[in-house]
Amino acid sequence: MRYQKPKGTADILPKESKKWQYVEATAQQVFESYQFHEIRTPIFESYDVFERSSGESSDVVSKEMYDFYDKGERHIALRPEGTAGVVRAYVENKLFGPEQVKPYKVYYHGPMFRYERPQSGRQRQFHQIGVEAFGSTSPQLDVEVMAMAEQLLSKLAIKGMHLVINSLGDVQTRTDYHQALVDYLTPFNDELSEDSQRRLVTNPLRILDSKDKHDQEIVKNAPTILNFLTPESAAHFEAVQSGLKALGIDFEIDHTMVRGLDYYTDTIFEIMVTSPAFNNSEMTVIAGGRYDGLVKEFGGPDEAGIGFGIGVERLILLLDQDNEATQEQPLDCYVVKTSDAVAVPAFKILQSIRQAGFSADQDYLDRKVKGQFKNADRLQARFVITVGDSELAQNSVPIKNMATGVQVDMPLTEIENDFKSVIAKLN
RNA sequence: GCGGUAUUGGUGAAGUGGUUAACACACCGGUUUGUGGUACCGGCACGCGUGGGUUCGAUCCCCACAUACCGCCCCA
Repeated sequence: MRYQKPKGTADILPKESKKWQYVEATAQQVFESYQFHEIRTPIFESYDVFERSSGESSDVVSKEMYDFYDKGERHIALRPEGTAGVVRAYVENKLFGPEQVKPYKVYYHGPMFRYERPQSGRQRQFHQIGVEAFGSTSPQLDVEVMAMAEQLLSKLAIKGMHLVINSLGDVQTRTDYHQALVDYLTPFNDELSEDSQRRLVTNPLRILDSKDKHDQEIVKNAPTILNFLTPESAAHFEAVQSGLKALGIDFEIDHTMVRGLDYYTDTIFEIMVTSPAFNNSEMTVIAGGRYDGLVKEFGGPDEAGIGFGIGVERLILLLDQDNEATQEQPLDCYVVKTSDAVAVPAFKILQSIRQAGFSADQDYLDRKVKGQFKNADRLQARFVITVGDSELAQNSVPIKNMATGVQVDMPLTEIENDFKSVIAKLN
């Protein structure tokens, strides 16, 4: 085994690729119906773009960035997430300008990179489908984005999903809450797990979803961020909730839900799914939220933003295996050649069928007739045309319905000019 | 960055410090003449992740590295 793919990457082979196409096409369809349009931004950006958006202290920046210096000594990073690049593009292209309709709504899909140790369902190159909407602080927009996420999953026939929301409030909220949380937890310092003792200094919010049982006990009585929301943030969160209710979208509030990135404000949400594909444990498939300071952070106006990202690998694990849309398509017609002498006329027949819009194929390995039929069978060909000298002399070839075994002779002109009606006769 | 387990042909896998690395599936070919899905026959690892070492001799023992899976950290 001389060459192998880089650690943490995967080859998506044709069979699997069908599922990807299905997911991407469905997402496109749903998003477009909400007037979100596709944007394509570079897969790599200046390192600073991500450092700026994620916060210097975040792990994403400090150890997970897939970065390098190019031949021009530029510090480059493969994008670890989609939002930063889109925000950069939004500002750089001045999409905040008055000639644009607000909110400015876009979606994207593609590979993201994280330099980390691969493990259960995590790779160094993974894929996200994401959406972003700029230029409105309306809680209705929060509702729309969440509704759209749910609609996509429903359309993909994903079962067992539920929406979880929380609010991180504005800057004031976070400052106040951060202090309150540290004040509450510090007396328990000795009782906290080793990890959480460290988090108390680096990122106290993370202690809220510690896996340690005793930590969870302590956290149970910790102050909730929802009590620290400023009046504006509280009103926003209220409006989001009533908006969701009005649309009949079920949700639950988890005030311990946090984010690894620094840029989130106010509403954050996740859609979690319980599925046998994840050992019946809960897995987040979609995560998103507001980031009202980010556009300004990138040198644009003080404009709001909201978006979400979908982990495509995870999503694909949830797809119904029997879904027709992801099955391999059977071949319409296979052309069998009885000898090399008929190769040219047979190829012409083949091409005419393809040009009529049907899928068709032939043998390229000089297989015998029997072998060709075997291949036709493997390709699940619906019809097989056998081309031989004698048939050509009569301007007519046998076409066989593989399912019924019935074979009839058809005039060559009819096959080449009206394949559709030919197969209609055989069904 | 840390820890555990694993690595034999296209696939699933058995196997032993020492002649020809089992079996199955798949695939290819054949069972006389140009027609599939069954049956029968035959073929298919000069090689056991890579590189070192121990040994008279290693796929099987030791070390390092790579990769995969699982867990920690962290998580978009």
